[in-house]
Amino acid sequence: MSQYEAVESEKKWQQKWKEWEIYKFDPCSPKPVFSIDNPPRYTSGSLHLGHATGYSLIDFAARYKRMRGHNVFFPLCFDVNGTPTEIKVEKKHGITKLNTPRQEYVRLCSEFANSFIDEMTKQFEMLGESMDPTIYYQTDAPYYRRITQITFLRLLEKGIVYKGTFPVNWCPSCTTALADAEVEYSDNITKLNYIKFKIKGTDEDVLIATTRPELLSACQLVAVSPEDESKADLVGKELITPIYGKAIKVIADDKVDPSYGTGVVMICTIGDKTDLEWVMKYNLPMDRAIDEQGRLTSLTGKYEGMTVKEGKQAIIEDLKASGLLVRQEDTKQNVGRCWRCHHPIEYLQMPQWFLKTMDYKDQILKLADEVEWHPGFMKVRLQDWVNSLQWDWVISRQRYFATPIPVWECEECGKVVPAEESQCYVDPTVDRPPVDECPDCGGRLVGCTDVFDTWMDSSISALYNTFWERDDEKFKRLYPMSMRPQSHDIIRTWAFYSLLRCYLMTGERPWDHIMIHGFIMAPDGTPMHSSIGNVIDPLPILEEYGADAMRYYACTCALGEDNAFREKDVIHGKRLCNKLWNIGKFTGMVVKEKPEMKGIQPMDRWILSKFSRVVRNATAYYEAYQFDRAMREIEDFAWHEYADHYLEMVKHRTREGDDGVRFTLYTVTLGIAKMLAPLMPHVTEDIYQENFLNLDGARSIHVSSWPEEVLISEEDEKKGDLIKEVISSIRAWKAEKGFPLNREIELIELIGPSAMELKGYESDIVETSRAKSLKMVVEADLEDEVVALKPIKSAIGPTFKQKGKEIMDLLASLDPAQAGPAVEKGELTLTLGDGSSVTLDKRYVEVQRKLTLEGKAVDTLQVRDILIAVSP
RNA sequence: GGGCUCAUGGUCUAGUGGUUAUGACGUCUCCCUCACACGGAGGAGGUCGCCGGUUCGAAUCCGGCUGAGCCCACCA
Repeated sequence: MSQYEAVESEKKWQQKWKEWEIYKFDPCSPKPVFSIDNPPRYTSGSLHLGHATGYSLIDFAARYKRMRGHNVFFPLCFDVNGTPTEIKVEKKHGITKLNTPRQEYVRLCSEFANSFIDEMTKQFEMLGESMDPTIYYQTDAPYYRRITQITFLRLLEKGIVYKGTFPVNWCPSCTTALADAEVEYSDNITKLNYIKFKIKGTDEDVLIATTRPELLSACQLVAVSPEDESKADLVGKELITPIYGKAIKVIADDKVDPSYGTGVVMICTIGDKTDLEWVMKYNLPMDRAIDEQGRLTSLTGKYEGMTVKEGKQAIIEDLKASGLLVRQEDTKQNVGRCWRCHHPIEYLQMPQWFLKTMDYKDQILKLADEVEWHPGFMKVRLQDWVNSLQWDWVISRQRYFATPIPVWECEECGKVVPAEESQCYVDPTVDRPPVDECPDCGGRLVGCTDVFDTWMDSSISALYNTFWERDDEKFKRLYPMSMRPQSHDIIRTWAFYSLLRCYLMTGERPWDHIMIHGFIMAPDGTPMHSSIGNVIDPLPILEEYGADAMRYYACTCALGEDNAFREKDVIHGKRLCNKLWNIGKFTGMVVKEKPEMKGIQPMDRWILSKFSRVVRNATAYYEAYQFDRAMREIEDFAWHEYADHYLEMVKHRTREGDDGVRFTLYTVTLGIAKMLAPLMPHVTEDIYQENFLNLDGARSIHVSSWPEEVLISEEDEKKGDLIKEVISSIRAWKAEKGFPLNREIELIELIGPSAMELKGYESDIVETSRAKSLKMVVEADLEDEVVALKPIKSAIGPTFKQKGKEIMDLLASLDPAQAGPAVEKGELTLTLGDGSSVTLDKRYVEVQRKLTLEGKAVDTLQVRDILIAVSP
């Protein structure tokens, strides 16, 4: 068998890992803890490629830290609350929250969401994710919701959460309040309607442009710009609204753009965010033209009961018929929409629960500075969001499938009676209040029917993970967590709310590091959306190429950047697996017992030094969460230095009892496998188990020790590189001549002073290039000629600065045959335009030679300053 | 409108001041050499988006422009 069978092997090791429980977090271990505030995966069905990539990136960090001797906390977890599930369940069963009893509705949602958990867990396993099921949690479980409720009760006691009646974002389709973070915007073309308003007490008209004529009945005020002289006489007058005949005052306000529409704005309760500002500023009455379900109210008269869309159409028809609609034109509009159902949002004033955010902006920014961001530029996103906040966070939702708000309210006086902490988890729509009646007025207590925004749950994952309120000792040891991984789209939600909530409960940051990964795009670079139908399912990829190949793709994605899916990289990953596996096999054939470091030869020192450098660099990349760089560093070395050159050069040594080559093969192959183990856990485990198990001693490569530097020697690397280049040039020469690479050649002669430095490497050159004999000489018996002088810019520039260009121009004009020997003796003196002179030697100029001789059939090759004569 | 990221051979990509710009895929030639043909050796293929500036020297630093993606704001 000469092929690595990925799919088969992966299944085998996944099964073993499960048996061995190698991912288990040990709360009693003295080892340092590395804890990951893993994103609880939303139970919306199977994973798509973006999730697979994201979780792989997290797993890289987890596995790396485990091998560095950390006690890794990496929980398997799921997020089960919320609207997305509700929407899917409503579609599936054809229900709404209005026509289904609450408990039944919740049961259906819970059943639906939980039905995915087993399958999703299996998918994580197939990807090789090293999440620990012994510290499992899901956000809808009583043990988790209990913590959410307790944090709320504490904040309520401190006055940080409060109930208030303010206009909020409202989704008429989901019939619930939404936080600003849950509103997304999309471009839209709509009609701008020019409508005649009568000026009260005259026959004159004023034209007002509006996109929302259906709100005419809730028109409270008309505004013009104070800059606009042509409208100045209107200020202070009253206008009469069409259809409703209501008298409306005209005022001047800075916010009005005199050039848009007619420069006259009608302010309604409430059309958009600017209306909202005006409502606050002028303290306008909160007449409602639209109800919770997005239908027009009785305020609109005969339009009552119509949807916003129908009402708009009807009122436009009526205005047209009575000649009040002068004209319509298209206008671009950015409509706020519900993040999940995409229905346009309205602003409605409703009693809601709020959590104070405006008071804590500075603290959040300070906390954000304490956390180390990977990559650093992502911190700006959070800062921008915090600075742009204008309202407190609406935390109540008029939905069912989420954590209930643990309060009861008095029917008579409205007094709020919170649950006792000991009662939590509690559902006030089912459970009894802590007291039988209102302590103030004796009225009946009614359970709160609102639930929390689901970010109330997920924003305390760091508290839940660290046993906050469950085990003080563990909490002290585990908080703050080491790292929060997440994608950039939820910086303004998950990252922000987590910082806020954890700060409010502990006064400290929730984590030391935050790692932000980008999005995976479709192959053409457009975002994946189920509505476009370009979502990529990772399962067929896993089945065809294996998880390690898929993970190889994942680690070519630099942190924080969006990446189009490149199947080619997956295929390449599969090839790399095969290459590594064969390197392992080759090593296993040679190395049968654990070798000691002895009998090391020059080329061994060369590769060991390069290897040690790779250990150093790759480790630094891992520490900085730069997995793409770590992979490149290790792969380049493993494939194109170690396999292509070192292994080829030492094959002739493996037959004899050569200690040096055994030690080197053992050290480097094992080291490569270990360094790649976090990224490609299956194939590296296979290599380990097959070739190193009894030699290295750990049960699994994933709990083995990280490789160490053996030696670093610039001298050995330089010489080895030179040998490599000599051998390569001979190979290239064979290829050019059309010879097979294993063809024997008569003679290789290395000519030049530098050639003498290669003493000790003769056998490597001879064996690898199949030469019958090899000579090294300082001066050739043959005639040679200098053919070119090459300025070494990196030496000339820093030394001669602005004279550099002139020197290089002069060099180019010289006759190489004459100037070459002068350079070699260090006697080439040039006179510059300003009368000064400079002397150049080999540090500044490379002398290129060519053999010219008659008679003998010899080809010449040049490697740096060594001339190679080859006799076929 | 603001912010962030990006622009490099046909495609994807590395590269934050210094010899001839990296690698992969594809393509062409050669080689089944006893770890690997999912391999190896070699070749062809690039005005490093455009315009200025700084510098002895710019793919790299600065400014402007063009285009793409993401985030945010937003006009009734």
